[in-house]
Amino acid sequence: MTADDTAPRRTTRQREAVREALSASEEFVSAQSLHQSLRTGGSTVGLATVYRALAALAEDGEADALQSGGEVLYRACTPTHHHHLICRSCGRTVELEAAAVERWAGRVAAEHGFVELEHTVDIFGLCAECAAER
Amino acid sequence: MTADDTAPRRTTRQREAVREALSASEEFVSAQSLHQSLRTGGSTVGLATVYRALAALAEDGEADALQSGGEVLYRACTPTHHHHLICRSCGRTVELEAAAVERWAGRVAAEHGFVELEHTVDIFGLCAECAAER
DNA sequence: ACCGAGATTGACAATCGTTCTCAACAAGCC
DNA sequence: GGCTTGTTGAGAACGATTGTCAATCTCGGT
Repeated sequence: MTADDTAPRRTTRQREAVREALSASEEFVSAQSLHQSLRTGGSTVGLATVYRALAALAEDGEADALQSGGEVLYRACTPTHHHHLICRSCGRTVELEAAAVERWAGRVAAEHGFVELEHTVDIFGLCAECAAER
Repeated sequence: MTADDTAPRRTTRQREAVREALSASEEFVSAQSLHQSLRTGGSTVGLATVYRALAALAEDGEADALQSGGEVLYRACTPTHHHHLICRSCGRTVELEAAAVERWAGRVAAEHGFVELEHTVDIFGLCAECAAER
């Protein structure tokens, strides 16, 4: 079963459009809002296509996905593994490199005999500016 | 408005039932399945009530909530702050104390001027047993 | 123990994000 | 150019969660 599930991924106008729209966004966006943007921008992509394209992008490591309040948010990302510091109010995002945390995760998991790890480490908060507005 | 939103939380038969059912479960469960269990167990609680009770429990820190595959899972937890190491296959859960990670999170967030932190640190993997079965 | 105010409940409708279906379409390969 | 087959788009379908609202139950006061 580990056979070649050769992903015959074709490059289409729609997929490129989604990729670009995602890169253009500085912060996490939902599939829905990305679809809106594309429509507003003149494209005619379907909602389902946006969902599929985003899922593919995330699978290929070209985008990060995180769940927040019932919906999945996507954001173009650097290919290296990293985590996020996100402002709850304005959405500003900071990518974090956390070798120390990676090591910690690997160590505690190993202590309990776990393998094939995968983890989510996201920090939410209020950025300086948004905090000042309170 | 930051006034005392005194939670006039009344203790009712249903809420207690949910609390018990949750404590009885060793692993993360969805509101839906918990509702099933309760019904099967003879209780007549409504689905909406289970949702409300779980939300209240999570808010009071008596339960941990985490999103997994489109749904929210709950689990009774120790009152101290902690994180989880979860087996993707059998659902086994290990509570982790991670002072080091807490400090790290606080530090990097502070470096970027973030306040009012809140974070999710969950590690998924395969426990020793499940891994052996491959 | 009895009352009354108001929080809580439960059945069902409504919502919302996401996935599925399927005929029409287009990328890549000969 | 033609063929094969992944891809698209519109709308239906779906599943989880939340809202609605009259009936019910808790709890503080008496």
